[in-house]
Amino acid sequence: MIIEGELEPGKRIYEGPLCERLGVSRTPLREALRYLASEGLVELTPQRGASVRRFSAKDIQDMLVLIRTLEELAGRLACAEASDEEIAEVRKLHDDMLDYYREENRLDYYKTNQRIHSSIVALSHNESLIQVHASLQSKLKRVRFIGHEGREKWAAAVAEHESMIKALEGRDAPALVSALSEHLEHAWERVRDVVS
Amino acid sequence: MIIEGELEPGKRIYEGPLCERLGVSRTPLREALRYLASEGLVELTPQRGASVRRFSAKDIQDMLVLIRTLEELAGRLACAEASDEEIAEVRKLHDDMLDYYREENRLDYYKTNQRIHSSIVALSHNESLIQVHASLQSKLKRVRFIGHEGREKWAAAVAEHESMIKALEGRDAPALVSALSEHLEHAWERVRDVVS
DNA sequence: CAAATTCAAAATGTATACATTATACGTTGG
DNA sequence: CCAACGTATAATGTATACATTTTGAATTTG
Repeated sequence: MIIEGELEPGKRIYEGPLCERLGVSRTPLREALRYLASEGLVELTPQRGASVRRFSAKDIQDMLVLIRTLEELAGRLACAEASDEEIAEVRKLHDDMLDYYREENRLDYYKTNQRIHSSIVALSHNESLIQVHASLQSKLKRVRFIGHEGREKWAAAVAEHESMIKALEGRDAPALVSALSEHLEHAWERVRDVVS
Repeated sequence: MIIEGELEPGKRIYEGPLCERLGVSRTPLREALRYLASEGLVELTPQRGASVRRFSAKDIQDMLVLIRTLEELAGRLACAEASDEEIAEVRKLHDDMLDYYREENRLDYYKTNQRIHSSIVALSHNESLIQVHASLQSKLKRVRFIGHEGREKWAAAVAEHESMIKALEGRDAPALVSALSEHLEHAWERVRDVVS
């Protein structure tokens, strides 16, 4: 509900009404809110309960800087650690994504895009890295959900993905790192206008 | 209790006894367990409750690889973003740490050491980075708590810290990055024997 | 005697009830 | 008329009670 914008940033989350809507009691809802709080999606204030975390433009830029560094690390590790089968699976995701691109199916394109990034990180075989990346990506989902790009920027993003996959298949770590880095640099440019 | 080893890794955490020991009811305890689970200190299994997360040697190495990358990023950002006052405070912490080193006060040395690393990360002014780093460091606390180093390795660690501070004061990002990197490389060597 | 089964004790998952604290509105005094 | 106070309402924080599931051991059976 937070990611899809049903709960607005900054707004308070009243337990009573939400319980009624979800059909559960307050106990499991509160446990879930605690979880989301540690993930950074909601903010807890003592004696005041939960509210949807509001991200400033700087917050988002900081997250993108961090996720960029994380994916660079993941790229290096992936080139060293990943099996050929795993890389082939990423390639398959990439090909699926290309289909969605040609069909101009933005939603599935977007979802597959996310999965590709997650998959590359998974190839690092570094569990901590995978989890931290997933947590950050979930926070950014809400933003990227909004940030739709124009046709030419979209084409550029696809091209960047193409070089990422090529570099991965060739296990060319420096090339993969720079492709990922460039891609996430552009990601910031794409969302910058939306959030500021 | 987890960090200090009172609760052993792999062991199950029974809510009833722990409630009695802490003097709270199950509700707030369960909320706390959810929180710790998302931090990665506790593992939750459906219909089976919580158990202390067990870290393998690879888990720890992965965390150190990640924290190393995070601190490298933090170092670069710190050189660019930190104010002179902030840097002076880190220097002060460093001097305190040197005192503890000379007194061979390992506990305070260790605590100050952690604070220095956290402080350098804080100088990045990147809130996400700060949080992720803190979360990782709390997981590693338990390990480092055990990993006591010999006298010569200790001296080496202090020397590494000295170059870190010097590089930071000179805002020499490459030097700071390599100092941090080297320091955390050695950190792995120090704990490697303990965990395997 | 071993394996399966059943049943009781205890653990987790959920709901509800109670206590405490914040909030908002109406009242009163200056 | 405005400000400050007090009270009522409603929110969060905590404890307890209930339901379901797991677990372990004793018992039964092949």
